[in-house]
Amino acid sequence: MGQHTSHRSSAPSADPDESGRDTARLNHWADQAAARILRAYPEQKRLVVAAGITPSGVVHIGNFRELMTVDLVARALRDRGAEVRFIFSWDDFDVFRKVPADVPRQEELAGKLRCSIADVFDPFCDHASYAEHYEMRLEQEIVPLGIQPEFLRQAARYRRGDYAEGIRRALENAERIRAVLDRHRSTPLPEDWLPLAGFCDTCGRDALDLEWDGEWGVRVQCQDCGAVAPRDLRQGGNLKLPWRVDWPMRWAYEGVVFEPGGKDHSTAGGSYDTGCEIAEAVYDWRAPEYLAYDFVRCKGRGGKISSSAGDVISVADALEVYEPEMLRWLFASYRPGSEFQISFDLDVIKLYEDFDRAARLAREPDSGGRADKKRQATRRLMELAMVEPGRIEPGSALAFVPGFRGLTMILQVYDGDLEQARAHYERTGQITTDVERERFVTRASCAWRWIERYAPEDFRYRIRAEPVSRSLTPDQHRVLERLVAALEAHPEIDEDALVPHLRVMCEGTALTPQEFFPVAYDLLIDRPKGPKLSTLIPVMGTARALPLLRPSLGCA
RNA sequence: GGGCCUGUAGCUCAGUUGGCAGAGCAGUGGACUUUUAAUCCAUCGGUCUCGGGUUCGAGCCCCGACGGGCCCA
Repeated sequence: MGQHTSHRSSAPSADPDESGRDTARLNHWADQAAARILRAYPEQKRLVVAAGITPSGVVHIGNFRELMTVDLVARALRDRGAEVRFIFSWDDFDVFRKVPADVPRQEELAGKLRCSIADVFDPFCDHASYAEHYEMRLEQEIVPLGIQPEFLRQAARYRRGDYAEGIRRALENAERIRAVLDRHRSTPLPEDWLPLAGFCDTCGRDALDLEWDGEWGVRVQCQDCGAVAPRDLRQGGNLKLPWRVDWPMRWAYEGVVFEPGGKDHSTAGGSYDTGCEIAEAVYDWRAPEYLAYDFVRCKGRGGKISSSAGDVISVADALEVYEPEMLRWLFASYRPGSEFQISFDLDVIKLYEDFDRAARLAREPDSGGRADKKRQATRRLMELAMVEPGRIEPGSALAFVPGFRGLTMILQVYDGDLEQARAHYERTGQITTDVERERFVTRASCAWRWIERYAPEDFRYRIRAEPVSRSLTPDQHRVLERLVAALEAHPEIDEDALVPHLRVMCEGTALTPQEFFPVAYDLLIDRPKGPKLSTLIPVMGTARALPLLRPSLGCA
């Protein structure tokens, strides 16, 4: 359940969508996909939606779009009252084709090429296999995002014999499948082609000669090591279907009604296309509703220009800078079919500002005017962005969270100390509740990491370690003198008390405060601009500020 | 060679079944008179890539061209 008072259970309680009254607010692309699915399967009680990824390396933010797309559609289906099972397939019975550039033990790994990634050792030594390493990593990374699929490991399922029927059915229909595939190939498959693949029981590699006895038996001979083994499909083991047959077989096995796919699968004659035909011709199953999604690109992570493989952005990388809700919001904002960039540069600030504005807009009551459409769209988008499924009530209060830009300034005043920074906002009376305290920590962590790793140089500042002495104009000297005097008279001065001093300190001179501030910033932080002096000085303390301000008075 | 996606304000993008082209940022102007890189308000900005077609009516549908991204081969 949501912690925010404004969040409620997502069940559309009194008014299920048959009446059509409540569905008007379901205006997001995920809602449209959900409506399409419900139209296609009006009789189905429980809807199975599926995602799948091959863990052949770090699951990057582009792969993550698969997962996020299904999560959003699953939520949209539930919001229409559907019962949904969200399965996530780890396609870890795939071949280890390439050693990524950024993993240790390169040579040893190269020796395991052509084996199943479920059988390759974990070069990081903390999991049972290469595949599992990356699987566990992602499974943990998505916890903060509220994505909770049922994870299925395909290697284990094949080996257990779960798909024996499915494999046999494919073998019995080998001719038909070959015809489907050949229609989309330029070089036809050989006449004795079998829809069967696997790995050698002895050496683990995938180059096999296979003979099927027409029932459950398969004779396996390894082209590499020569090992020969008789197999019974019912007992599972190292046999599987090739991808283009595997996919539709599993649609039928699980009863999948929706699954998205990346561009590579979505092209005409691609695996979704042939999968549709095979599902119907062989497995008597209507192919699931589909949504193609485009790539996610990355912006603003320069400097780390290593080899292509070492430069991937993981979900965890994104979560270092983006709050979970913001990451959901980003992926929900863009239509799946369009490519977008995930940014780590100055765009981050703008995105946080956009997000905060959207959060406010979503809670505004409708006015009956033209802006309602925008408000309703924003409201629905923000609902889908929430980590806990919930509903946003117009007019409900929004928990305070500091703006990202200002926060980066405050955090630097406190050298990244979150506790002290939070105490600052508590003193000003902006943070009052536990929810706000929690939100603060989430955002402040992101802001501080952004400052440390990604912020451009002129965004950062540091309080001078050594004082400098500047020659000042007579007016500048007088103003500085007054400022120093005020600070000396009130060593424990706070923000509210300092403001009046700053306002009057220029009286009787030709300077305005705006003209004087650069002098103070120069002395304190070696920059022409900075966070409000009224904040900066009390926070750094007069004991630290005065030694930096005084020397310039001495040499006037 | 075949195919998929995409093209809307300077930038990032919305735009539901065809029905008066929209937001945010940036820009400009203003207010707050606490003050920077804080907050708020107003305003400017368009041949919807181009050419045809269907329609009372096209950003949206159809055909073609061009630009960009990608896949299969």
